[in-house]
Amino acid sequence: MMYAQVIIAISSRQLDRAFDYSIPASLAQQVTIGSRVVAPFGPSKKEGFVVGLSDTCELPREKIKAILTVRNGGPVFDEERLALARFMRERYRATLYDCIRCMTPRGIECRDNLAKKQKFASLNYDNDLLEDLLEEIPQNSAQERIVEFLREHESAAVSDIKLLLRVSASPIQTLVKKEIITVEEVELLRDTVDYSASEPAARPELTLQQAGALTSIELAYPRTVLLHGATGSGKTEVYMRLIESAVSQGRTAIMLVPEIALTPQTVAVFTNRFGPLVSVTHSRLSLGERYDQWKKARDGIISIMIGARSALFTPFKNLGVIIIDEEHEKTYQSETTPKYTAKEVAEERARLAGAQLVLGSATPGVTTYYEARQGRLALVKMPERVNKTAPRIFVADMRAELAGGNMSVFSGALRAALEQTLRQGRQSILFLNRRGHSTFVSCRQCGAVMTCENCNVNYTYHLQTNQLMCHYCGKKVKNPTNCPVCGSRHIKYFGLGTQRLETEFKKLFPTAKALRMDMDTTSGKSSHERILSAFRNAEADTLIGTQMIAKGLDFPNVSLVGIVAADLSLNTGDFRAGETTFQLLTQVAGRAGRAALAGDVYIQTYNPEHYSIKFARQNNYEEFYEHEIILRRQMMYPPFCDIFCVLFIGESEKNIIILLTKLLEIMKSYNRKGLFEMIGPAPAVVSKVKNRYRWKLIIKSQDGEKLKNFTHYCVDKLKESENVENITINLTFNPALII
DNA sequence: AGCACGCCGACT
DNA sequence: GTCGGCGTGCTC
Repeated sequence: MMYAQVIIAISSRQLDRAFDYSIPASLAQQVTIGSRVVAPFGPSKKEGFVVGLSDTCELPREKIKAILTVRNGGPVFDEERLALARFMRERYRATLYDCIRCMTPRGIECRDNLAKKQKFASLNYDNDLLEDLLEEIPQNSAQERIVEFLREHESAAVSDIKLLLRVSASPIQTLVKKEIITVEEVELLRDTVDYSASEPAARPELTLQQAGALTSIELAYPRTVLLHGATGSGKTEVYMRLIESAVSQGRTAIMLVPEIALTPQTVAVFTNRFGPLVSVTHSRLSLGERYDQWKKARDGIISIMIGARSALFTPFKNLGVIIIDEEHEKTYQSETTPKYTAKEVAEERARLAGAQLVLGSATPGVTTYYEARQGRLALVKMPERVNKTAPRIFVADMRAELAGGNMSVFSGALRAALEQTLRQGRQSILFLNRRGHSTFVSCRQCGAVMTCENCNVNYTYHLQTNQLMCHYCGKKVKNPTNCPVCGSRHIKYFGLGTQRLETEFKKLFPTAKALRMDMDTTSGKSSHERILSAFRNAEADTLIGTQMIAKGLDFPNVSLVGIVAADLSLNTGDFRAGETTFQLLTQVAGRAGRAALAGDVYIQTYNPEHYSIKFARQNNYEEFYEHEIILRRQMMYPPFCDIFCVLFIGESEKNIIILLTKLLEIMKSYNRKGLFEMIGPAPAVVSKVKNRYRWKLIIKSQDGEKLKNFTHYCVDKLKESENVENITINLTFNPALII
């Protein structure tokens, strides 16, 4: 008798262990590691995943029940990805089931018909036997045409036959009845890439720098490589050569890109080179489409997967290389359980598979760069741009502009540059980092700011509807004509939004055509892509937008980039604001002068002396890093410590503060050696969402593992002694964004 | 996660 | 005397 160890598909600490089931002889063939099975569990049936097989079982015979059924579709993970799930279970304190769910395509448990079926017809006989058969078919009939068609094509989709031959279902049915043809349902694996549109492109000759980087990367194996390549240095070509080399050895490759960079243009570069070996997954695909890409990978139909974070779990065998492009991006950290970091999981998957891991960025995260400097990562540099024309970067001091009487959002220099660019028939990008700094409405007389009562977030003014909207809960209210506090009529619109920037731009350049790209104009499914392609097709002179235009875009005709208010990202209250600003400015500046055109970049700021702005202007990452790392060391921030954020969310603000204070007391009592530093309790950056208050406690330590143990232990202690049913507890280790 | 078992208060 | 509260413990 064989037994299977099964993880029940319930996310619970108490069920986070395998249960043994006997395997009936009838299912013996189908039950393997990774099988999805249905088994009796307690009083009901539950779904589970097989994580082990054995021919003995320690349990008393009467306790053991038998697996009931095995789900169709084959195993959903192999030993290697099971090991990866086990690694994640330990590292992120999640249940094994939660980690297994990362390995399976979304929705697989609740919907078994993600697969799209298509009916295919084929002849039952070889050509030489057909002579006899044709007697059974009326001459010049639909049946005859169908048989003729199938003689030429062997097998064809029933829907195609109907369409091409203009026949109905009935002659097909008759042929099936006569047993001349067979119709069977075949699983259809949808494409997410238009392979027919790909144009095989010539492999460019590598620059010396690229060739050198490739060699260094190959020599660095098995160490993880940090590829620090300037914007325009040709990192993508290096990635493609790495992938090419893996594929030529019969191996597979995964490339992670930030979700925002998953544009058809990015993908086309890869499909042009690798054709149908490449597939893409992203969050905008339907569940079924994503399932199909997953299946194509598992069954060896494709060898290269490009996608966001979750593409890391692509069921490839024989993985040769994992690439994480723009490694500093915040999106590589999962916000939901298991709260994994793509870099860490990628490192483990690479280790398990014997694959190489390459992290690429023009502006590596300070922590990553520190690890490279310490020697844990191999550092490979590509400082030179391929076309050698770095953009010229100018800084406009907005204080001087104001003192000189310029009240406009455009400095004199940027205005002149815009004029010149328009005159030359070239394109400009105006970039406004608005995150957390929306156009707010305030009273000039008493200073009151219009704020959403439910979320403690100031309302954002929307010009089109003349409404105020809370960008957290979506609540909309009428734009007040009088101040609700003092009744004054002096309401003013403060701050700078993309809408206002667009209005100001149009006032200044009435004949110019501007496109705006932000959260408001990209709500539609493909609006994102539509705006970008319109700009690419020169339907507009100027693109005005937020974060989303900063990354990875490549417009050959853009020769001017304006960063309208660099200060917005400097004042976010996050200890990484300097890093984020440097990264942002560098990325945005990289949008200029991608092709033959030399590009100009204007950075407008009230704080031109700030090191992030100074070194971004000089395009000097090293100097920026040296400055930043000293600050981090002084302030005891990562990479010199790890941070745990404990967030309590509840309807009673008083209650969550009391509970957090109790947690703090517990932590103090267990912190005898002083290994941990507790900060708070303090309100979260967003202190109230949908009428629920959010307060946090920050714990810092130089020992990350001890910090995890300590925090979980203390939170468990609190749960034992206090009623925490009415609050939500959210634990995040090293949060990517300040909470 | 569910569900059963189990030991103490207010009720026909 | 019973009905029912949800605390504790088990599910192969």
